[in-house]
Amino acid sequence: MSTPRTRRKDARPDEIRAAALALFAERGFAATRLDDVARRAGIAKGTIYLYFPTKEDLFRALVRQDLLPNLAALEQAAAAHSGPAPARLRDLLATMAARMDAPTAAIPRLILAESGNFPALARFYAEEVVARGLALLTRVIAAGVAAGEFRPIDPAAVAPLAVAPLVMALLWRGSIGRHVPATPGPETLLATHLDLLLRALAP
Amino acid sequence: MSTPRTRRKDARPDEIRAAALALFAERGFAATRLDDVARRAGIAKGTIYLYFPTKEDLFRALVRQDLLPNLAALEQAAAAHSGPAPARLRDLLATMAARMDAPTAAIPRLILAESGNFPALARFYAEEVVARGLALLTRVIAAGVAAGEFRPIDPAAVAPLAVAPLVMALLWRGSIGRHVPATPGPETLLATHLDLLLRALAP
Amino acid sequence: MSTPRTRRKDARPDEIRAAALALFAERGFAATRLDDVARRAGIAKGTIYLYFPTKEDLFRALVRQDLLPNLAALEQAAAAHSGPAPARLRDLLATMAARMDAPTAAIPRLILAESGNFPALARFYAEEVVARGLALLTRVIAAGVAAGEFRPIDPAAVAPLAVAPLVMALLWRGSIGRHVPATPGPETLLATHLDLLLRALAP
Amino acid sequence: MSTPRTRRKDARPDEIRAAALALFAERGFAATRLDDVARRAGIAKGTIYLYFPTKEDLFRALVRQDLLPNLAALEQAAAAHSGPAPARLRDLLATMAARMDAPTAAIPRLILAESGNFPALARFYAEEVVARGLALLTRVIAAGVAAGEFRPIDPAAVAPLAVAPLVMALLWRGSIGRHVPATPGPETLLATHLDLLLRALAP
DNA sequence: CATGAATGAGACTTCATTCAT
DNA sequence: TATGAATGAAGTCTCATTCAT
Repeated sequence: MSTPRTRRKDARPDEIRAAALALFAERGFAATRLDDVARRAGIAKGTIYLYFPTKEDLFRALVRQDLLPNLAALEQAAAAHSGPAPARLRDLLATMAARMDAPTAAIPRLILAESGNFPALARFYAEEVVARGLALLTRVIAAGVAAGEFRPIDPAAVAPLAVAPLVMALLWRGSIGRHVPATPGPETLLATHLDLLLRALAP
Repeated sequence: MSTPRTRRKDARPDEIRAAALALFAERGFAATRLDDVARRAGIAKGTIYLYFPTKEDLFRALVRQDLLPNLAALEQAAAAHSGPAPARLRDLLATMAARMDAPTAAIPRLILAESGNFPALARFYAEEVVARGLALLTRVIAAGVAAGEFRPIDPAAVAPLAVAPLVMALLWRGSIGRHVPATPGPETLLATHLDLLLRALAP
Repeated sequence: MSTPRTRRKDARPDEIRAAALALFAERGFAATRLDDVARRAGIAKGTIYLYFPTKEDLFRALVRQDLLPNLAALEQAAAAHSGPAPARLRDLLATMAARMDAPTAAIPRLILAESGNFPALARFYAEEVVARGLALLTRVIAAGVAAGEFRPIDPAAVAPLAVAPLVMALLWRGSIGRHVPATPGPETLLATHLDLLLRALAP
Repeated sequence: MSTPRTRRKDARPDEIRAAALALFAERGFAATRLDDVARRAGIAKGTIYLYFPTKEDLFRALVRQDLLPNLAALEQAAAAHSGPAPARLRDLLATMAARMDAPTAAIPRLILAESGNFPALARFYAEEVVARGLALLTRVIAAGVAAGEFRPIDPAAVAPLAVAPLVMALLWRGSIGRHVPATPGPETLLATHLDLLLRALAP
């Protein structure tokens, strides 16, 4: 009654996933009631079961469907870039940082929290998201090393260090950071990080 | 009737907290049943309630009592050190990394997961643990800057970057890392991190 | 799956209250399990919570909703009556006595028993039921005094004395009386009571 | 530790019964925890079990031991009296009314409340207390009838009517009356009651 | 005798899931 | 498809009762 009547049936699952994600992000998986998900999605509770057989399946669908597009976009952006490696690295991290307030930013934290109860999901995330993301970074760094723009160093060892501050900021903002006043903000963090990182990698 | 009634009266709360921490770490707060906590602690379910009025209180007690000693130890170790700043920084991070497998290492992840449901705990952690930890690092870096061992740079901006990889490794090992085979291990990570960081800070 | 899901949706709360009243009357509030209430109402335990947030709320709803209609009926009957005061008094008490076996007759006893735990309910009963009931009687007696049918006497002082035997019989029948064989029965009691009362009030 | 050290061991059960009675009177049987009884009696919880095998047994002991002395005293007082029947009746009811604030005054209400769960106690009370009390009154009234001081009437039918207002006041004071402001007080009630009753019985 | 820590059955309450409409 | 009333398994918490000291 509240949502527009021009609701395409196909949008239902998306709306449900979006509602679930918002609530999972706020309270966690277990503390979120399907009743609340339904209310937020503007539908009846039973309707959820027309699209997702189980609360756990809803969570799984959410992770699998809402996460990969993000990464794919990132990969395409990186592939399209053909400048010098330092600039590419800078752009890549900046793009990541820019996504920090998207709803999907809550997913990594949810996986951290629930990996004990969803091992398959943990593996999926490790292989399909983390590994691919690191590979992406690794390629850029390796290219820089090959081009002599970075000093000789193991690119695979550097990649996780390059994202670590972003990951930390991401997790913080969605959790503890919501309950403490200030917090510097990720731009400052990113600027300092790039300053240090590029200097550390300089030949 | 089968197990002895009185064992180590004073140790009870500690045993309960330890059992709860282990299970919370594995499954999360909500998915852990007090029945299981009791069984793991070798006591009856009702006994928990002699020491903790509520499951939530047990969680709170756990966080507050098991976390600060760690940090205090770190602070003392840092205070006792009086070498050159780079060495002190190296030691500090190494000490942190060495604690990564302690049971209490799961607490930060639990707080990330439950901060939405325990805002006071989130604030406590931010102020009593994170702020103090960052202050510790900031002091060491500032000392290095003052002594000309590090180039002029805002120490407070560098501190979070210095711990980020350790935090990330900590979270990873307790969650996703438990479900994927290899993962390099924190020694390599730390070595590369220190290599980069100290080079980035060199005058 | 065995019993029909939807029966008489609107009747549900009434059925639940009726079942609860019967069991509370038999065993008291605390000794009655919601499981039993559900079984007696022919529903599942959880269904109760669709209509009453708490066991205590069920009790409160029961008292408040099932008691006032009784009194209202009494007040209307009294208002409709326009004969001489002695006859009106006789009718009023007879009508009260006739309700002694209704399920709601257990409510006063429950309130006596639980007033310590439900002070608000005690006040509600005192003000909305007892005070109104006594006012009703007082009006009838006062009318008799004014008409010279009764001797001059404080009507408000007589009213409680006029109901006391009925109240006593009511409480007795629902409690101790269920466990001892004979007991005269309220008709005899009422007859003697009216004989004494009307003689005592005669001018 | 708080009670005087000159505590005779024999007083223990009495103290326990007194503590239990006070709490049962306030909250009812079920809502009273033995922990609280112990605390009020100034002893440890386990100690109760040295004297009473069960919470129910404590309740039973309480009723049986604390009630009969009251009645016995009443019977002796009545037997000692040898004046005219109206005066004896007046004294008898006045004596009853005077006991209305004794701790044991709560017992009848408890029996009303719990008779469903303690049928044997209900029978005990009916036979040993109510029946004897009514017999006492009946004898006095019968004597009055025989002496021509009262008009010819069935004494057994009058007896319950003679106590009803006292019983009602007793129950009220211990329950609802605790939660509403004024309430006239039993002296007025008794005065009016005796006025009516003696006039109704006059030859 | 007395204690009070410990027990564990049992009650209330929640909520994922089902199903008649 | 969609609904939402109904279900019942499962979890938290209470408290009468026990027993080693």
